Amino acid sequence: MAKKASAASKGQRREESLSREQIIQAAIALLDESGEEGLTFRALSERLATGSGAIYWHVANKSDLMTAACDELIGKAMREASLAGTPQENICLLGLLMFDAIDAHPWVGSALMYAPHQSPMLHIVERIGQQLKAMGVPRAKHWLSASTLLNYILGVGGRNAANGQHARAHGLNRTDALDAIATAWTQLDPEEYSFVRSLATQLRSHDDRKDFAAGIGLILKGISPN
Amino acid sequence: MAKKASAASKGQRREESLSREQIIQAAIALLDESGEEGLTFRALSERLATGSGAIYWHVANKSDLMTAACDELIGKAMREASLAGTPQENICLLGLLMFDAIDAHPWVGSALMYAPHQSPMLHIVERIGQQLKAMGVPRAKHWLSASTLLNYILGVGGRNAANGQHARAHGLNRTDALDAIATAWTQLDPEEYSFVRSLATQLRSHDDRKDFAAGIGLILKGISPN
DNA sequence: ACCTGAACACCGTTCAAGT
DNA sequence: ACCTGAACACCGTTCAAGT
Repeated sequence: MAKKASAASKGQRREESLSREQIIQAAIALLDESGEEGLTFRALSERLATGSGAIYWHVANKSDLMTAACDELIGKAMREASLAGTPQENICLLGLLMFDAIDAHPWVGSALMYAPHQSPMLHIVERIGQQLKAMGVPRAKHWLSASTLLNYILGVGGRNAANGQHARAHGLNRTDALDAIATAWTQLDPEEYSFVRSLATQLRSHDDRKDFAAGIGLILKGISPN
Repeated sequence: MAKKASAASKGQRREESLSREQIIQAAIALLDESGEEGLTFRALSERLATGSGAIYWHVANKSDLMTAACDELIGKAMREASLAGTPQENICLLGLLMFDAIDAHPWVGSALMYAPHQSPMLHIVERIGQQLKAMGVPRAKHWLSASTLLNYILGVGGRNAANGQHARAHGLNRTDALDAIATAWTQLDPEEYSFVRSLATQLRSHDDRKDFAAGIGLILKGISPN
């Protein structure tokens, strides 16, 4: 009682011991609130009311922590995916689950990028691979098909992460950010950049999520034997 | 003369003034030698025999410098590409030029990733776009086709960068690194990860460059109308 | 077993002061 | 106009010392 009161009066120290799970949840919250650069061991230890060194008892280092936070979201999404449609539809759905996770948590995009063979990525490969088998893709094309899809998803994710970070750093919303880029494109040399210039209007009006799904569709069409 | 002698005797100060170009070249050298984390303003200013603050007169900040270094290599490769084949072949060649640049300078992969709308990327989009037009891709599909290819290239590049960084950090060569991953895959739960496990042997023997080209081919096949 | 928190070895960036 | 280099406000990580 006396102990509790003194802890409460300080308002700082925790009662129960830390757990890896708590640390991961706090890291996710911090990343969501303030992006990749918001996750520091100092901010994290303050939020967890503990010393900065204590975190290292449960987590190897920052990259381990980022990967674990990423896997928490991706692994959950992949496990919970209900695959009721055709294999093609299912792959598209798995991709969109990834897209939505990255869209809601932009830092996931770069965490994925920098942990290309870790557990979050394995969850994705496995689920997609099962659907490729269901599609009847021959064994010899498993590797190519899976890695093409993966590389594409990784690319979109990384770009989303970069866009999110850029927008946050400059305090821009999506429309303003796109507007700035489109304007810059319009001012390019017409001789040298005619194609890029012609994309400016589509840049302003495009829908990232629809484009992502359409890109998956394009790749699936290329994978199919006909 | 007296000035020159004293500078030479110190062996440190430069004679002519710094230029942005010199800084970029030194940055590239540093990045090639010791990776992304090798590029610091302290190391750079030492190499250039100047003060760390001097660099900021020619370069806005670290990210500006990385983008400029990236553009130096990518822009050059894109400008010099001789496009003598069919549009499909040319797109594949452009992609391979990118792949080779990133393979020789892994940091380019992440520089590209974190500057998705900067000048290096514009060079690529423009060249690829011209070939898409030559393929007869209708205007309405320009955006989708270009961004799918770009996202794929970006994904491969980012993964290459991550692999390179991982290998350097752990002092592994390619074979050892792949071996470690393949072994880890083999030890996964057969129930939960049957597909990933089945890829382990292909992981050991695959050829990144060939796979990359094949992936481009897959996407091109999806883009073609037939 | 688990936690503390000062200390270490760094960063990128700024800026008064110099030439 | 261009450069200096100390100073600022941070990092991730370690580790002796505590409980």
